[in-house]
This record gives sequence, C-alpha cells and structure tokens, in this order.
Amino acid sequence: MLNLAKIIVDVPTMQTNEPYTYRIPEFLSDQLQRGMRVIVPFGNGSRKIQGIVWDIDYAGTFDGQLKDIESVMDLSPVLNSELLSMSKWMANKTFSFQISCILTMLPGVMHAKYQKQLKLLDSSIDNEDVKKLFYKSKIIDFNPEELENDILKNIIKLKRNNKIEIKYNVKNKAHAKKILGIQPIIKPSDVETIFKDVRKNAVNQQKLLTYIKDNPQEIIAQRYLCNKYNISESTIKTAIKKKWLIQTQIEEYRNPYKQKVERNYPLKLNNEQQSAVNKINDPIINSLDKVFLLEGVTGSGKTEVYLQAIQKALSMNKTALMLVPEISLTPQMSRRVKGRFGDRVAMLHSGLSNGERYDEWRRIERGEADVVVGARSAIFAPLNDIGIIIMDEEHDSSYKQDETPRYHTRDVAKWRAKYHKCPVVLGSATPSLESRARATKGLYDLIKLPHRINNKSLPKVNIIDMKNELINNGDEDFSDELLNAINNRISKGEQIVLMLNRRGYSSFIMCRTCGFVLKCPNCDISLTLHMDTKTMKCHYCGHEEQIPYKCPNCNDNKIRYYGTGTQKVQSKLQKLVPNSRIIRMDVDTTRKKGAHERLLQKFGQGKADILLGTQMIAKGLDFPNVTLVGVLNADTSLDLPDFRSSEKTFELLTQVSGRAGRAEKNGLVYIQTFNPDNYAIQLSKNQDYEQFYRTEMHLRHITNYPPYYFTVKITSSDVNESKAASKMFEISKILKAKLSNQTIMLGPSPSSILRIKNKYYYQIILKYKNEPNLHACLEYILQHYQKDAQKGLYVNIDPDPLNFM
DNA sequence: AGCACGCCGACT
DNA sequence: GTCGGCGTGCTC
Repeated sequence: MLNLAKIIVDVPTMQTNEPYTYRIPEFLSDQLQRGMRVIVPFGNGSRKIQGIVWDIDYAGTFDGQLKDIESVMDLSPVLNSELLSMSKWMANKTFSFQISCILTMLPGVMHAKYQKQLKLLDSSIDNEDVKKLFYKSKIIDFNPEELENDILKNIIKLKRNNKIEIKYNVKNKAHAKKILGIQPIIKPSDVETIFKDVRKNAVNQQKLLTYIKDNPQEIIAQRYLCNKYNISESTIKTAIKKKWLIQTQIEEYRNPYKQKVERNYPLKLNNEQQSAVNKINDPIINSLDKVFLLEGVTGSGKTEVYLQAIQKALSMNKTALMLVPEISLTPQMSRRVKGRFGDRVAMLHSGLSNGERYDEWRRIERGEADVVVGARSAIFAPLNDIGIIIMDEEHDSSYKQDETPRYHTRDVAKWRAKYHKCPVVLGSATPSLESRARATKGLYDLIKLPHRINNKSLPKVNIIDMKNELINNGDEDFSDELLNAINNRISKGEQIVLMLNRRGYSSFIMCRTCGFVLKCPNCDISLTLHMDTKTMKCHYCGHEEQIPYKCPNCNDNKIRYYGTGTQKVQSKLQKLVPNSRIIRMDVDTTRKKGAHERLLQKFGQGKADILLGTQMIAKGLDFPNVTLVGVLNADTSLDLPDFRSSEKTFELLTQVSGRAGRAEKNGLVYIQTFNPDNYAIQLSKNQDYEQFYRTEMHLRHITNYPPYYFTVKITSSDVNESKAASKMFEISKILKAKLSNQTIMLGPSPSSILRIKNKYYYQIILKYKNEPNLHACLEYILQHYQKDAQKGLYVNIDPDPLNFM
C-alpha cells in the first residue's frame, strides 16, 4: 500500500506518544515526504493539529477508521532522517514525548500556533451576550480563557444546537521575509526601439533601459536597483505601466550582523597546540567517531585549536558545529569565527529574533552555511556531513536543558558524532568530573594544554581569610589588601574584574527585635533588597513589594540589611575609591537585548576601570588590560546544599582567575573567603585541576556520588503540600518493590526549596550502577501518574541531574 | 491538549 | 425527570 503515512501528532501525552496512521490523499501523494510538517484532523469534530511525517508507504496495522492528511505545511522536509531517528532516541533517553523532542529541534516559528474561531451558522440566537460578541461579523476569534463563564456556557449550548460552529486553525508562523523585486520583461533586442520613443530629457528612464538591456530577465531587489542607479520609485512605476518590467516578491534573509567583521587568519600554533590539532584532525580525515577531552588551562589557546580543526573539516568538504555556553557567545567570539570563515558561518544564539533564527536555520538547512556556532540548541542544527563537533567549556551547566526534554548537549553531540563518524572535542580548563573520569577510563582521548600561550605565567593568586579581616578592619566585603590593589591598578590605568556571585543590594532583611525575616509570599525564600527599583524582590518568582520601614511582625523599626549583593558593593566601592568608573554586570543590568554586549564593549574600550559582576563575568572574557581579579566572596557557591558545590566553586574560581594577566602584563588575583583551607579554594590557586580531580573523585567515591554512580531525580509538585508528598511516597514504594537492592534511594524528601511559585516540591534521588529494570520502571511511573497532571500534580523525571536541589 | 461520555447530586 | 459538576478515557 502506498497511500498511508505514519504521523507523529502534536499532542504531548503518553497515549499519543507513537505514530498515528493517516491516509495520504491523491493530491498530496507526489509531494509528501518524511520529515515534513502536515496538518491532520484529530479527535471528534473539526479539530486540526500539526503533525510530523514519520514514515510513508507504510502497510498499516491500525484497524480503525482512517482519516486523510489535510495539507502539507512545507515544500521540503524540515527534519532529515538523522534528526528523525535522533528524536526517538532522545525521547527515550530523557523520558519525554517524541513530539516534544522534535519541537525542540526546530526553530520556534515552526511550532504550530493553534487558533480557534466561532462561526455563526444561525443568526436567530436570542442570547444578548453572545450576540454582542459577534457584533457585525459572522466569524470571530475564540479564546475561552478570555471569556466569562456563563457566556462560555451559552456558546457551548449554541454549539450543541448547531447554531455556532467552532473552527480550528493551525497557523504556520514560519515566514520568509519578502521584499519587492522587479524583473524586466522586454527583450534586449527591443530596447533600442523603445529607447527611441523615450523623451530626451527623461534621463532616469534611459538609465533604466540601459540597465534592462544589460541585465535581461534578471530579478533584482527594487530597493537595490534604485540605490545603485539613483532611480526613483516613480520611474519604476512608469516602467511598469509601460510594461517594461513586472514586480515580484523575492526572499531575503534577515540580517542579524550589523557590523562588518575584519578578516583574520590562522595563528601560528605552539607545539602543544599543533599536536592537539594533529590528533583531532586524524579522525576527521579518517571518518572515525571519537571523543577528545581537551584539558587546557585558561589562556592556553583552545579557541585557535578549535578553529584550525574546523578548517580541516571544511577542507575535507565537511561541515563543523561549535557549541559554546550562551554567556560566552560574546561579540568577541562571533567576530573571531566570522572573521575566519566569513559567510559560511551561521550563528544561533538567544540574541536573535525568531525570524533571524529561522533564517540562520534555513541557511544551514540549504547548505549555504557549513560552520555553525551556537549555544545549547544549536546541537540540533540541520547540518549534513558533519566533520567535527566542538563543545567549548564542556563542564558548563547551561548545556543541560532544565525543562523537558532534559537533554544534555554532550549526549546529543556524541550521538551525532557516531552518526556522522566524526570527532567530538570537549574543551575546558576545568572538565566535568564525569568527562575527566571517562578520559581516565580510556573512553575519551585526553589531550592536555598545560601551558598558557607565549609561556605567559598563570596569575598569582592570594587567598584572604575574611575571618581575620572582619576582626581587623570590620569590613566584610573588602579586605585591605584587595582595596590597596584596586587603588594601585587604577593609578596605573589598568583594569579590574570583581566577582560577587549575588545580585541585588542585600540578600535579606531581618528585624533585630523579633528576628523576623521578610519572605516571599509564593516561595520559601527570603526577599532580596533591590536599591535600583527600591523594592524587595523574589529571585525565583519575580514577586516584588515595598521595602518595609517597620517590622511587619512586631512593628518595631529595627530592621537591618544582611548579606551583600552587587548593588551594595557598587555603591560601597564608589565611596571607597571615588575616582573609579564601575560597570555592574548582573541579571538586572543585562536584561535588555544587547545590554550584555554593550557593557562588555564599553569595558573593552577602557571606558571603565572596574567590571563588577556575578558569575556571568567569569567565562571567556579576554581583555588584555585586566591585571587584577578579585573574588569578593568565594563561599556563595560552596555553601550550596549540593554534591557538586566544590566542583562548582573550583570551576568558578579557576575560570574567573583566568581573566587576569592574559597579555603582556602579569595578573594578580585575590580570593576572599571565610573557608581559606577548603581544598576547592586552595587548589584553584594554582589552577591545579588534576589534584582537584583526584581529591574530589576520592570524596565522590566514598560517598557514592557521580561519576561512580548514575543518578536520576524524580520530582513531584502540587499546590497542596501533602498531595505532592504522598505521591512521592507512593512512587518510592513502587521503586523499592521493583528495583534491586544495589540501587540507593535518597528520599522521598522535600526539595531544598520546598515551595516555589506556590507549588510544593518533593523528590527522590536514585543512585545506581547497573539497573536494567530502571528504564521500564520509570516509564511505568510516568504512565501511571500522567492522569494526575490534569489535576495539577506533576511528576517529573530528570536523568543525570546536574544538581540534587 | 481538547473533547465526549457517564456517573452523581441538586434543582425546576 | 433534567441540568451541570467533574472524573475517565480516547483521539489514526
């Protein structure tokens, strides 16, 4: 049979998580292909939804009544067979629906927009409210959420009596940008004759005719033509009237690159870099899937290694995919890659509008771009013939999606590399323990770059015990040493990076009389004082309220601010070092589009002395004039209740230290802490990753944590605390019964923040080494508890969670 | 997701 | 009896 197709429908439920069979109507039989989006009828009535063609020419086994595919939404497939099979693997791996995986692979504009309309069939309705709704038209948009309850009831009644019909529309948001083009329609040979009839002083028409003679039939953007030949729009209009040319629509890519980039060329590599490139080139040349872990200290020139490996892939007529954490996709980085490979580069990052993203995607899909640079979701770029996949800062937590489907970019990268038989390069100064452990086991090839380029020495790191400082000078934010160093650098005209991993002004306020702490009404978290808006803010749900001047509890006025955030440091620093120019960079100052770039650019141009920010300034910045880095409080990440807190702290301190002394001048780093003897802090002093790795691995080993164990986090959430809790206990019973006793279960227990946005969270952590039954068991749980989702009780499975919080 | 069906209590 | 609330199950 040739007239059937398997469709993955856009209904994310367990029961519909398999292809549905539809008939292919005659008029579509020629054009329908795998991987195209289609519109299909679904359910009773006239409901229509989007679907993806999973298979064609399929001998159906479904024995019910089949329906016809209604229409196709694409001229060519939007998913190739690689991405189609990957979606299936991914759904299985992340315990999510295949349609959810497919949609995360596609640019947002390709997700269908569903719109409902009401059509009046019989105008003799007597309900005044509904009549008013229709006013003068027969068809109106229908948004049940926006309507009052009894109007809605009346509409449903009228629908039952066939006086109103509900129309379902599936809208395609993917539109190519069209601009006005013109095309000459006269023969070049006729131009001479026409030319004679044109008045002598009609200069512009003559110009146009000359153009037509030289470029017969050629379609050109009207705007471009007018500019180039200095012809006005009215001349074109006349030409159309005289039937010299016709107007058409031509497609144009939205251009997100406003600035011109300067061409740059491969740099001379040192021996270490050259040997790294050679090792990576081998599997590119020989089409082998291989994973490299490129462990290079900050400033060791990893980026140049990446670029030259990409060059190799391109020279083999293959494509290249380079992934970077969103935050390090700075204009610096873009310029470097674009400057090297020019128009062959497509960029995918959050700064693009939906349309721009769609256009970059299509350039890749059409083969017009063969180098893709982007953040997490760029791993789904529709490249063919991939020759190399690079993941820079592979330890970065933004590579894991923190909503369903909870995929890790590294896993997808390895899958694609296997498919394309190409190498993956995981690069970092501080690899994740998982990756480093795999390298030790021989699963990955370890390449080390232990030296900075040009044999630049690593910055000198000083650890300052803030317990002493507090006793000596009474300041909990600035030690004398750091302050002196700041003054010294400013007087020399050098720049400073200061990190404080806490935004806002003060982290909480407390009444000194009764001990009351102002908390968020929706979350179990204290409110942070923000001075810019003069409000108390919740960093989890965004709740804002007035700053109380009296204690809401005991009415006393002894309210005090505790804990320092970036805002407070900024104003304090301004007083301590009055002539300094400070740029503050945190979520609050970078919320607007492009703000991130603007601030960095300003700092790079030397228009400020101090860059003060949260962890977002720790990565990838390369400013030659920065000679001093200060970490104001190294303990914030250390205090997190999570098994990865040491790893996070070491990583952050190493990364931020690496910002100092990257050019000729030597770098100096001060790390302020209340735990000066902590190993994560001590070892970051010499960027001693290997020693940190050994110490941390030992701890993970004796405490049974990853990478010695695999983990899964199961979370339940509900507005009712006891419902969330009891569901988790029920699940724990099932798990206990079904899993082997080698698997360790932590919990059920309340999540470390019990309540967020008025929902309570309970969780179970499973730690296991080998549990063949686990997958089926978790699938069973999902299936079993899906019906609760309608009542607002959600059960979530997070495989290999990045944290246990 | 969105819809219908069917069971139950409350009401004309 | 009938209306409408909600729990349940199905959609090729």
